[in-house]
Amino acid sequence: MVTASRPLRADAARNREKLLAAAAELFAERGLDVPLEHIARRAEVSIGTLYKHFPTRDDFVGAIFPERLAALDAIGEKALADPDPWHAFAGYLEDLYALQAEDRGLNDVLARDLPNAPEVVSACHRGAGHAGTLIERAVEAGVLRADYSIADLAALTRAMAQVIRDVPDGWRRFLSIYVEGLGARNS
Amino acid sequence: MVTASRPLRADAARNREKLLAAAAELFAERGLDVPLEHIARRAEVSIGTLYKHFPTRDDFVGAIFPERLAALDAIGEKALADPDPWHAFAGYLEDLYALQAEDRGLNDVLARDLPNAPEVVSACHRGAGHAGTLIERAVEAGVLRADYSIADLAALTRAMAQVIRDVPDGWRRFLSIYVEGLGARNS
DNA sequence: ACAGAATTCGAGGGCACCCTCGACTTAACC
DNA sequence: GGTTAAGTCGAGGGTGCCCTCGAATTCTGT
Repeated sequence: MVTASRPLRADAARNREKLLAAAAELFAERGLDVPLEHIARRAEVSIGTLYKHFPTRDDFVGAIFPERLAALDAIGEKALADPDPWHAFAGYLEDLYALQAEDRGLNDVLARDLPNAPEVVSACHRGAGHAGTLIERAVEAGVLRADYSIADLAALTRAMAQVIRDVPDGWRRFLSIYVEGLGARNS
Repeated sequence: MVTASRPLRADAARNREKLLAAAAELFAERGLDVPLEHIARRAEVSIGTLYKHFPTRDDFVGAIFPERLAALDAIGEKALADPDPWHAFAGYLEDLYALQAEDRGLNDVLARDLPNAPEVVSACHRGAGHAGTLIERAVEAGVLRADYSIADLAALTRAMAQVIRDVPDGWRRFLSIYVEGLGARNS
């Protein structure tokens, strides 16, 4: 049901783009909670116009993040292509959080009780699928603790979101401890 | 410089107590950000009265949390009394986060860039002192990874705060993974 | 009981954000 | 160029929270 209504008028299309660009910038810089008024201001467009194009914050989210979430698919597939189950899984974590650390908005999207934009929800499910497979593989290979589950990864993701917010450069360190554990190195 | 000014008038003292009780409840239930108006309402006192007694949110924090933070000292000392350096450290973590999980407000206090109440700050420093000693001991005994530092524990604490907020019952699981690492059990 | 000081009250001003709506402007098509 | 639907604008109303201040009340000591 893609209502392909009239094409947008030229000025309207232009404004739409300006809004999208402004929103993308501000989401990335400041997170998902930037006031819509700021977006309008940065786009040099009135608040009324903003609401005309994107009646809801989620409309912005739905318009902006699918593209970013493609990157998530990409790292999922990259990892699935890796024949070493442990390396695949560990690499996936690195890539995932690197992605999150780059974009405050994405960090919010992945941490939060999901935004309502359906495109985003399905992308997250796809991501969870990849991750689930990576976990299974690693468990079966006997290199990942047998009780590890996707729920653990969800918890980790939210925890990482917090770490990234607090200490944008400290997440690798935190992650490596999580992966290796606290015990003195015995390898 | 304890200005021991006039003792409070009877009704004033009563209101002060009601405010404190209300604030303690609401902080614990809803976290540090409850609207001050809610506190006033629950205390059955007007907003003006609230401001008379506690001009600042930090005045509440400073009045309420030192008591709770005593528990922090307690678990620190309990752990220091444990002769097994690993058991002491691991037990400290358990106790610490159990404490945090019980009280949303405390969770906020420990996670947040410190509230400004000086009493609270010093209690945190004391806590950090205990923790530092526990870490050193465990490292020297060769049971804790040699590069572990108080900064790592601070990061963990914020991460745990997030986990506790998201899944109040999931924190033990998350912590045990952090402690043991992801590798298949090889013990 | 009464004066006077201490305390209480809550309306109200400020701010930041949300969202709407009718008057105005402009692109698009003839 | 003129018509008109589409788009833009921004003042303004709503909400929730912060904080203040003068009038009204209530304790306390004599």
